[in-house]
Amino acid sequence: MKNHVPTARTTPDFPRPYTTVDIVIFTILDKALKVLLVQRPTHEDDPFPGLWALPGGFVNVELDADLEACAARKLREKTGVASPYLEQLGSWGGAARDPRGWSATHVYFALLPGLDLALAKGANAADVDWFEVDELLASPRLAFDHGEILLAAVERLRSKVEYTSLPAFLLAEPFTLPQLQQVYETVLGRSVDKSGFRTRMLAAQFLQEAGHVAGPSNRPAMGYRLADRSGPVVFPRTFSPRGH
Amino acid sequence: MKNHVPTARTTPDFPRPYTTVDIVIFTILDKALKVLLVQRPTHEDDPFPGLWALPGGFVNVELDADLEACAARKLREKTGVASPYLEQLGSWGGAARDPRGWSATHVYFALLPGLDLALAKGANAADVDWFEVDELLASPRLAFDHGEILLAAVERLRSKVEYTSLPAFLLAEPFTLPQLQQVYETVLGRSVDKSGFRTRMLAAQFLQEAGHVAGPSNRPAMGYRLADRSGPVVFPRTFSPRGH
DNA sequence: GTAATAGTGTCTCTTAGACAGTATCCT
DNA sequence: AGGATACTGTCTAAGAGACACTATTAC
Repeated sequence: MKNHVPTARTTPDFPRPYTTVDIVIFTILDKALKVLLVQRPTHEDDPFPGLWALPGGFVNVELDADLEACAARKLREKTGVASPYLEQLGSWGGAARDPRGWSATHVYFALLPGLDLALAKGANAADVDWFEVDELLASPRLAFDHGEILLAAVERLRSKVEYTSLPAFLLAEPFTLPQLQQVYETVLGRSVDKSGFRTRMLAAQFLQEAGHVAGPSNRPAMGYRLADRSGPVVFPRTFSPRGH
Repeated sequence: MKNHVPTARTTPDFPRPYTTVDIVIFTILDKALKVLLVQRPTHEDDPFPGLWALPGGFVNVELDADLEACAARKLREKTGVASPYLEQLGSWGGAARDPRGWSATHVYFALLPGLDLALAKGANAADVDWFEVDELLASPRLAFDHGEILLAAVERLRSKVEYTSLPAFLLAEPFTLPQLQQVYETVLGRSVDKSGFRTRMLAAQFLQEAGHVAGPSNRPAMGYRLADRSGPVVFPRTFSPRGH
């Protein structure tokens, strides 16, 4: 009943919202969970001038074959990293989130090994930096609805850490079990039992031995690689100190 | 480096992809998991004429405050149901999925009580119908990439059924525990132990007693309502016949 | 040797799964 | 009474959590 003209069928003339892609890039740095942010230009005509925001931007119809390719491109541009763990988080869209008009953003989240930090900072300018997640959540002052998006990303990450091998993607290979445990504890915000942790990880069959590795300790530990980098393994149970 | 004109900052002049919202609407009918599809117009200029597709369409910038409101509106238009369980599934976007050009769709999935079937069919025309999910997955012939989307939705649903109270949203209240178990078994495709099932459900504390109800059986069973319709409860463990 | 971290053994207690048994209703 | 379905009890075995113990290195 809205289409008076036949051509409206083939190429609808609705007003089109902006389409963007944003990425929540996590890493472990100084034993803390950090996220990569970029500073918005200070030009007055820009929305949220000077505020920090998630890296991202408009979909480029010519460059990007699909959404994931667009996310991968933006990630490469900001960090120089080509193939980290990349997962879709969800999408946020509405009339109010961007002062320029109705917009929808497709959000991905990525996990980077802590090592690539130097690489990441070197690749780009001074308007990019790592921020501690806990501090950001305590007092969120991000552009757009990025505070809300960051919260959703952290919740997804923390929740998945309870029952998957996701944290392994935050480490450079080869890594040791104590290192992996350290990452779990950092993300979860609590300590876990060593013995149970080891049994659990080895039982899940996602680690391949890669020879002994001299870590920060005295005794060298067994190094491991991921048997399958395409995604995490799901544990049959959740981590939990005595029931739930 | 691309913005020659200052005004490009405030209102970017990138070509904008189409923005749509699609919904995967599940229900239980005849002890089978079904999904609602609509038939595409047979006009030759339309993409995928005559094929069945997920209900959905373009975001209406004037009508829809945000994506979820848009999904709720489309769901209301197709089924007449106002407030079912509605959850975001993800987004699919790319140059190839719609012959009219680069498009991105935000997909939600909804769970409806089987009862509202008559309502749903009455509310709309003959180009809407329920399809058995298993048959669709066996030979998918849907418009756009909706086959892929449907698969993702079913996987999400089946996976969540293993460790959440989601199936309760597929039943009209009040419902009995045997009815709920029946739904679990239908979605999972296998039978579960009665005793363990009951213990599990009651321990999760999401059911409120609502008096005895005469079901299809001889002995009346206790009826239950959801204590909280805003979302499912997560169980600490997964359903599993002896290990995983 | 000592210190420090890597890795293992063992005990206990919870609880899921299996299945048998009891209760309550209808015809 | 008999049949059908709702609901409960019991047994067993697996596995998580807790913690003490041993092993291997650097100094």
